[in-house]
Amino acid sequence: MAKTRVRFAPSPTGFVHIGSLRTALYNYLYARNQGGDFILRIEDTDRERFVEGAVENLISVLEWAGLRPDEGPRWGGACGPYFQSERTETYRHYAQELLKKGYAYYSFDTPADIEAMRARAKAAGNPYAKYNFANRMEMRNSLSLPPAEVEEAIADGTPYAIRLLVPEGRKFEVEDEVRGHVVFDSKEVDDQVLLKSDGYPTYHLANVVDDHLMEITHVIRGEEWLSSVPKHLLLYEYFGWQPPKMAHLPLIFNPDGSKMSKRDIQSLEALPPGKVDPDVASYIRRGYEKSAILNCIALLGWNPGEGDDRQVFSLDELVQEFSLGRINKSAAIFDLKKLNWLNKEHIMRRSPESIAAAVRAMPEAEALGEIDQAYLLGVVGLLHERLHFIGDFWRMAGYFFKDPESYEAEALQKRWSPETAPLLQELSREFEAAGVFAAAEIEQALRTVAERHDLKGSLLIHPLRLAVTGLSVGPGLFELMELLGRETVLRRLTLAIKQVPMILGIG
RNA sequence: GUCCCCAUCGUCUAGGGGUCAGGACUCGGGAUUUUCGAUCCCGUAACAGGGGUUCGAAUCCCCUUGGGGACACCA
Repeated sequence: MAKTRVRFAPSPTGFVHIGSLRTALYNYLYARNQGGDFILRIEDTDRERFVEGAVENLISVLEWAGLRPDEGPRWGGACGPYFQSERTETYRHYAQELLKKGYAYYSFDTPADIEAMRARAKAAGNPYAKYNFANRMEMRNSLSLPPAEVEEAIADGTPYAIRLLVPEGRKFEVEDEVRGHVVFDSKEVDDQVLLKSDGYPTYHLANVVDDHLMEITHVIRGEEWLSSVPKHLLLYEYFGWQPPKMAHLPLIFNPDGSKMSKRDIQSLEALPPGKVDPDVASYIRRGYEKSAILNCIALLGWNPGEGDDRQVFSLDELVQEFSLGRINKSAAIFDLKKLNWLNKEHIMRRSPESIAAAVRAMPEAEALGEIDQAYLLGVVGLLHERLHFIGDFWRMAGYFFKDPESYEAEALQKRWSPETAPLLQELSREFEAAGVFAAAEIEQALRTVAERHDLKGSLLIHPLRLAVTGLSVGPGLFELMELLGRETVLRRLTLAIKQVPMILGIG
């Protein structure tokens, strides 16, 4: 059996759409699962839509995601070039072959001619006229014109396109891997332009020719392509080629059911109601874990099946479990809440070392100078489970590296009374006297002082947290103090005992 | 308009003739805790509608409705 070969074939129109990333992911997963090849091919045959830097952007997103192609523009391969714009000779050759076999014909119609034809049809009550067997003999093409006139036009350099000759009364049947049996009637497909008058091929020709030449075995792409399957099937038939297997993926929509559009979004933080950002780069910038994004979109239209309730998957696990047969037919809505939850789950599964490394790479770390690795790992240990984004780390970790410069005003009002300072003073002496400055001993010291004054522990704990961290919330207080160390804690207590009453204007 | 695709909790989904229709996210409640978070319990919530087929339909068939896609010398 032939080696499985799949391709991701985007057109570089600027940004990478979430749906596009999922198509790439499914192709990648299938290739890896089957031990096959994953090919990247750039479909840049529309020079009017060329966007500067789009290819670079695309490749960088793929690399970021870890979906590394086996063949492609950056990676080379036996079937290159992988830019369709560099393969125009090939397409011309195959268009000629079709012409020779009588499966395609020259079309000299100008855009105005076609517009006029459609306008006539519209007036006659057909709003979406096709260029096909019903009217092709009324148009200007090599079927309707006398041979001499055709030759003359070509010799003159009259612009022409090459169109596919679609027969009347044919049925086209596909066995789609996700949709099952689908039938089309040839009266629904028009004499598609294969080669444009600028010499570039249309998607349909280039796609079929390349998929064949690149020995693609499975075409996995969005549902928007389902209705052009008959054209492709006809082309394979005309060329005498074996068509690949097809899998048309369900679409992904906004929460309000609309199409995901870049136009709706200004920033990820200010999403219009019911909308979601389609640009993968936005999520990367926001600091989402790549594994969480991949996990999230993988689940949009696929699941591991009965008896497997797992929601959290690494890329490797997805590769392990993936199959075309478990792809859903119905469109899915992108759910940011679930992405957020998955993001946290993926952070939880990261090792403290990898988080420490990520956190060291951030600019805030640089400002702190030398950071002791064991100490950093200690901080990560305390903060790990409360991180929603790795990027939140330094906002939460400040007091582990610097004495508080201020205290949360509201919490101070609530937790600090005139009796607090003397109590903390007493606590401070207790800490000084303690043998080991570890969580259990710290708590023991605190409970001792509380009992001595017949107070609830919380009456000491809250102001103590404020004094030591400046904040009202955070990890377990005793653990945090142990990590900070006795010296730092005593210093901060002294500082707070002096400053807080001044701030509050008491004592 | 024509053709094609789709239809289970708000969302992602399992289940494909006999299930109390299961899980996850969200939301609500509780437990725990020095706080936040995490965790653990508990709860709310669905087979779009109508016809068939069948002893029996969420499941198979048909229709309706709703949603989506395609109908370019764009991909």
